[in-house]
Amino acid sequence: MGKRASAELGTGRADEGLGGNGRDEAIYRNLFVAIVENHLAPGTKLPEDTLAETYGVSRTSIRKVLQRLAHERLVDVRLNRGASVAQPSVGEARDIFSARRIIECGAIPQVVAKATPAKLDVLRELVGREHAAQDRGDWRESIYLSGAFHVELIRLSGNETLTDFLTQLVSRSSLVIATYGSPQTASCRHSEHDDVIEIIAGGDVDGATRWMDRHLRDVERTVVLVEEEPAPADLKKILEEVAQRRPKLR
Amino acid sequence: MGKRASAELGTGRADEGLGGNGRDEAIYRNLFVAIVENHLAPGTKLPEDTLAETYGVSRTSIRKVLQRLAHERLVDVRLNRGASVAQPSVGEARDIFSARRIIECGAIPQVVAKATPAKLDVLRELVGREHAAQDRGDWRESIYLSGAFHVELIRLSGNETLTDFLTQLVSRSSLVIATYGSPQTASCRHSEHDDVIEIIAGGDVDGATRWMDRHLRDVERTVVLVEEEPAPADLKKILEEVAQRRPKLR
DNA sequence: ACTTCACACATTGGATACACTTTTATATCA
DNA sequence: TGATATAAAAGTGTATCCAATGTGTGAAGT
Repeated sequence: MGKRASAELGTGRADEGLGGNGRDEAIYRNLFVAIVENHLAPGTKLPEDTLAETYGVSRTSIRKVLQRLAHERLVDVRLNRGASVAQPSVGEARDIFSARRIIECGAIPQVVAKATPAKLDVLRELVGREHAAQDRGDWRESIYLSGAFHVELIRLSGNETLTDFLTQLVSRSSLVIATYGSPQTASCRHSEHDDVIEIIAGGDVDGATRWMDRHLRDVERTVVLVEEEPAPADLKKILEEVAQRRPKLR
Repeated sequence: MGKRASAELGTGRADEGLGGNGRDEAIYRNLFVAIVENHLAPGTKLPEDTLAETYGVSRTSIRKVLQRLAHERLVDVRLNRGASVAQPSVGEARDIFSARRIIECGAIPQVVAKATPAKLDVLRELVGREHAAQDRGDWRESIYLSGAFHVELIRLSGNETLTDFLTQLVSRSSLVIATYGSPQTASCRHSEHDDVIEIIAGGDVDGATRWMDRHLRDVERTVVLVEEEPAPADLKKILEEVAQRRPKLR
């Protein structure tokens, strides 16, 4: 496991101001990483008492953490049915990548304006760790660091609100990849991220924007979003139509 | 009070999938509107007991609602100190408007692509209600509807994720206006919103984008973001500096 | 043998109770 | 009078308890 001192996915401004003590935070973090790194597959049930005794706390604290994850759309919580790891629909997946293009491309001008050599070095170090993880075949760490790179890049814009949004989108992207993508093709191509750092260092706003747009479309292409959704809401209508066509079954 | 059947601020996709009972939802809604319409001033304490007996439920439910509002950054929750209506800092305010420009301008192409006469009529109806509220001097309703217009406009893009983000940004904008703006100048100029509908109806992507950018800068200009933050951390330093200049007061 | 109903089990939702922290009020002393 | 320490209060954090809901199994009836 690599160190994650400089850049932690999901440890943004979102922590402050919402009253979490250290223990809750640790539980949240643990679950967050487990979901984002795909140790817990989408759809996995998350029973409250199991988690409660796992972490040695009462269900009250667990419920708080689950609600937070639910609000970040990493888990689904249905009434009287408990929580499970979210399974983004195809439409949701498209929306997520579309939103990422808008936000990440839109923030590029400010990123370029505020980039300093020191900050770019932090990014380079992150890419270095990403490559190392990729070379050793640790695809979980690789995906995690790839996401962290995107978040840290936008963090350079200085806009914490936007960075929080992107953190959410990037985590959900991991779920999309886990649901619709093959693990191999999922992570960004080797040495992709290097390029954009130099483009930004050169102050080329348009170039960086174009790079980001193309890059995100490439990532989206690695997941298969062709199949249509089951559309559970239409189930009743469909069955009624079928009943119409075959009035008396027996 | 005007009807709000067609467009409700804060009633987006965010409700589904996070296990909200009807009663909780009503409480959330009530508090949400109270904050966004500025019936509760920024900084107002929100004690759990008070809210609990107000709505006739236990603190458990109240805490759930407060956590949700905290995650939407409409309330601040500090450890062992309870919740209070959020007071966006100047930096936060800038971030919010900057993020709005990126998201709302960035979504315009898809909005124009997906706009239909029927959907534009819904927007026109919303603007009509906004004007009515403005004419009768109901500035609370006016601000609310102005925000709803921006949200519904972006909803036309079909991107629910992005619409949820914008809903949050628009609600927080209301807090910014309540904190830093004068109520009169806060709402958009009369008949501003009419224009963009026609630009979109004409299919003019660039025009609509430019309109949105200018419009959001205008709105931002109606609030005063010049004063530096009180920075309570610097209080001690300030006092020490004063002490330096006037060593022995008595 | 298959369907249906009913009961038992498991799990979640909500309320109460208790422990701890922060804040305020009061009293004592300089 | 003013400041500080102590004690009471108000309020929050967590655990436990009970009720409500969903799920699964088994018995009874056709």
